[in-house]
Amino acid sequence: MPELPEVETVRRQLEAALTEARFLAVETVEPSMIRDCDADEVVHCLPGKRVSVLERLGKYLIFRLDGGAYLTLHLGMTGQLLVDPADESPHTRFAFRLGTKAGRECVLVFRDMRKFGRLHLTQGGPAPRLAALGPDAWRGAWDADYLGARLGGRSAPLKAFLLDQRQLAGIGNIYADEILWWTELSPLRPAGSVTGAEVEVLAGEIPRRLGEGVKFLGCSFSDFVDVQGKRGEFQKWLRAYGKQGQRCGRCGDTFVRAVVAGRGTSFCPSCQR
DNA sequence: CCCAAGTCCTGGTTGC
DNA sequence: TGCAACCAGGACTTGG
Repeated sequence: MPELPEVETVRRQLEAALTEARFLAVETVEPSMIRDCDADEVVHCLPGKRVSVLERLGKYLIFRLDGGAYLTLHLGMTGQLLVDPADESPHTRFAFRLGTKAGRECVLVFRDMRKFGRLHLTQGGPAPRLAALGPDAWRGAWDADYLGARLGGRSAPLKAFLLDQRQLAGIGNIYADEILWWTELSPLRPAGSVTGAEVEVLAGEIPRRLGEGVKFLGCSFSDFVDVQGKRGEFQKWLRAYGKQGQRCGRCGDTFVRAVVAGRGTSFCPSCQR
């Protein structure tokens, strides 16, 4: 699942490959995955536009284009962005031909088995729904005071809070389980029950775990690959996600599985309180 | 048939 | 009572 570190890995690679590249042609579109405009606009408005900046907010990739246009992409659950893929795929949803700064042509392919991914083409700013997102969980301007204020008074489970993109943007199911293990907090704790000292720990561990994910080029637990089709390394460093039935690396007790916020959740019932 | 899961949407509940 | 905030759960999607 592409979460913040996976999207950042892709962003960095695309930034190197596509900054100042120009869209030449749209070769494939999947209309059902388009929002804020229709397929005709993507086909007709994108060619000729040059990529000026590649940004990221949470799990969203933002291509800032010439003339105030923005291309916003979300990889959903199984989305992949590949540059000049060697193989064919039945799950290619979008394909764009670009001319790079170096004068070469390349193809940017958006594959997505599940079609949970989204493409938005807008004018004057990125996709409107980004306005509802909280600050970037890794690099955003937020601190323990912000976190404590947002946690306060909530009865929903702490894990549901971490997954709520309106609070902090970028945490998904894998990193939520990892952050909770490292903080020794139970995913089931009511968000509002987290104490001041625990908020401080959480505020440190959130960017730390996401930063580890970025350092190891993302987590390829299942589908994630980078723009060259290579897997990340972070899955080797997982301590909690997917570990139900296995022993906790800290206390030796057995991880249990629960469903929290509709998501499979693995945690140590002894040391996560 | 169930499971995986990110986001949107809906409908019900809570609390001021 | 009214209203907004909050919260749970379903829909979407397709391959294992």
